[in-house]
Formats: sequence, structure tokens, C-alpha cells
Amino acid sequence: MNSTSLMRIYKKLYRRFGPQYWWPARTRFEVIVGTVLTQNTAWRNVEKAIHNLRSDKLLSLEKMHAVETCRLARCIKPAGYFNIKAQRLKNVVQFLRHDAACLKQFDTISLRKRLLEINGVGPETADSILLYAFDRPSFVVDAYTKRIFSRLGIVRQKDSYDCVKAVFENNLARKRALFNEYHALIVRLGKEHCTKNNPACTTCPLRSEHTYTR
DNA sequence: GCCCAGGTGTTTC
DNA sequence: GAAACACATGGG
Repeated sequence: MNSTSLMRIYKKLYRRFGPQYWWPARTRFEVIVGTVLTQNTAWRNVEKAIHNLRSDKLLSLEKMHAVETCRLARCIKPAGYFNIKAQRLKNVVQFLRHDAACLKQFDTISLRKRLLEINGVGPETADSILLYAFDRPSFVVDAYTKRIFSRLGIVRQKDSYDCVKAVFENNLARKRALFNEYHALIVRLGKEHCTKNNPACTTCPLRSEHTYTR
């Protein structure tokens, strides 16, 4: 594996799919809400939950802080795990209310550590918040990333989150815009070509990247 | 009815 | 550490 491979793959995806304009949300706060709601959940279900939150005018830091957790849970029901996610949203809101003002002074690594201290914010959620809400160059690894790049022989399925993240961050220019577009394109590819029971297909833009050893 | 989807925390070994 | 389990809805 080398840096050229990752950029070549990126360019193939970009040529095929074009810009993805991520994260799909109207505000930074909505981005953060989405990162929690989409945990192990199909995005279409997250959209229903976001719609409910918008209808109930809960898509702001102070409104979400003020609302009762059980009402928040009812609102986000379509996104699944609603009791847990309602509490997780409350935890994130609490963090933002106390620390939003001084977040700018932290470097990306320190900010990531602070985010990971929030119960309900794991590495992927933290990186998504950093990249898509805070404009920090922190590469996001998700299930699609592992599935696609392990099939390409670039990482292993058993590799840790931080290991896969390092492969990308150490072999790409540390640019927010690149990390943003790359992850978005991986998700686009994953949804259309790399679901669990669809390991390879003739229209996959990366079909020529597979090395078949036997 | 079963499998899957842009994870995370807790428990247990 | 890492494996097993709980958390839950909606679409294919």
C-alpha cells in the first residue's frame, strides 16, 4: 500500500460520482445530531427522526437541552435505539453548552479526546463531528471503509479503528476538504456497490483495483 | 420471518 | 484486548 493507491482510488470515485456535498444537513448542530442518530442505522430512518425534530422545533442546542429526554426519545423513534440515543444527544448537548465557546483553542487531537469522553461518542462519531461540524482534518472510518478497503487488500477486517484511520491519514494530504469528500464517496460507493451480501459487481468503479491471488 | 443499516457501552473471559 | 451482548426501527 502506498499513497498513490489511495489517491488513485479517490480520483476514480470522484470521477464516477462527483462531489457529494457532505454532511447532508442544514446546520452544524444538525450535523452533530445526525452523527449520533446514524449509529448503526440506515440513513433514511435518521431522516425521519430529523424531520420529527424539525417539526417539533428541537433542532437547536437550547431547545434540545430544555426538552425532556422521554419526549426527545419519542421524536427520534424511527432512528432506532431511541432511548439510548436520546440520552446520548443529551450528553453531547451538555458538552456543547459547557465547552462550545472554548473549543476553538483546542488542537484536533485534544478536541478528539474531549469528544471521546462523552458517553455515546465513539471514534466514528467523534471523527464525524470533527470533520463535518468543526471542519477539522480528522478522517472518518466506518463499516463501509473497512469492508471496501479490506476487500481491496489495503487494510484487514480485524484492524482496529485507529489503525485504519492511520492508514488514510498517513498516506493522504491532511486536508479537510479531501477527508470530507473521500469519506462521503466511500459511503456512496458502499451503499450502491458494497453491501454485505454484494461483494463485487461489474459496474463497481473499483473493480480493477482488486488483486485476485490464489 | 430474516437480514441489514454511515456504532457504542457494558460485561465477561 | 477482544469477544459476546444489548440497544430498536424500517426497508428489501
